[in-house]
Amino acid sequence: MKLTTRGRYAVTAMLDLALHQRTGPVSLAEIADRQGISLSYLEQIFSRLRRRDLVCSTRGPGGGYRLARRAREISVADVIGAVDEVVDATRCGGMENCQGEERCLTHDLWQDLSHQIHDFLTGIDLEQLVTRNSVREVAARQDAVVVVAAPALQP
Amino acid sequence: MKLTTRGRYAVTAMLDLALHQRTGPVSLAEIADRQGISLSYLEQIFSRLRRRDLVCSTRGPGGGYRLARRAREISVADVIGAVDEVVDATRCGGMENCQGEERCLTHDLWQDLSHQIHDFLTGIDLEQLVTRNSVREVAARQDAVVVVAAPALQP
DNA sequence: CGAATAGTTGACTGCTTCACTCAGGTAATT
DNA sequence: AATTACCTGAGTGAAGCAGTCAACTATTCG
Repeated sequence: MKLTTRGRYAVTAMLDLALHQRTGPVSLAEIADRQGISLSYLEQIFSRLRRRDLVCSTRGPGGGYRLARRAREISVADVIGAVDEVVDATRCGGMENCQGEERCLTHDLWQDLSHQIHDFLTGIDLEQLVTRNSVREVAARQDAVVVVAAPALQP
Repeated sequence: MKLTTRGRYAVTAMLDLALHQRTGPVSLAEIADRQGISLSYLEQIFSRLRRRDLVCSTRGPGGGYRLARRAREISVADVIGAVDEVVDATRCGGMENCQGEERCLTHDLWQDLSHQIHDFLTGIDLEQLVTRNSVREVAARQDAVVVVAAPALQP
């Protein structure tokens, strides 16, 4: 089915970006901290997001990532598609060679399911997610933790 | 995401059963032949289908499997659930411990997706599949091959 | 300038799980 | 008794995921 931790991480990270980019570029280290994702793994993921022009980056101190388009114009399907290959439920990947050279008995069923999933994920963009209550709550909790942790750097 | 070849095979085999059980129990060897699935693998799959009371069996010569309920009363979700564990898109499997002990930022999104998929698969039963044109066509092709192959046994 | 920050890339690895096989059963029919 | 067919568990190769490591390059700031 191809919906992996990598895909979920990517969406989570993009959402974090959408939530925090107002104050300038967001570094991967911040995202890694807030979302509990390995920094190295995030780098790998953002490399793919960048290739698909979903994010753009600035290097050096104070640098980081930014969404390449408005949150409204990035769907969840875009993000997952960038890091996980196509979300597809058929075995043949849309080809019709599931049984020998022909379609298998259930080819159409899996194709319908694929469309169902794709439509659902295409219909949700980052902006919609940002305004969700469930997201706002979790985001507030995460930001609170950061505020508490920051002063600890200067004992 | 948990939608594997095993799940697809299971649905295909159950559909084959629904299509052919009118003339008595269907042996796994027949299904294996018609659908191009390994016999040993089918045995493993049907062991699970049996535990969930989706099929019943008769042993000995002329034996085989039969649907335990009417085709109308078996959904695709039932079949996949029997062999592939739950179809679930969240990482935590419905628990809310995706980030430490708390929900992660995108928990609700994956839960919604899970429901979407589950509803779709629950809404389709074997009877509906049997009457689909795309299924009838493939089934006709497969049965034709068997008819041609049979006389070859007596040269 | 040079030191620190932060992105960029590629190679590498442990581990899980899937897909499938094999061997050795038991039960029912002819 | 021989055959058919279900039944079960152990075992295995390959693939791919999740994540690490190391060695870059580019940019900013003091």
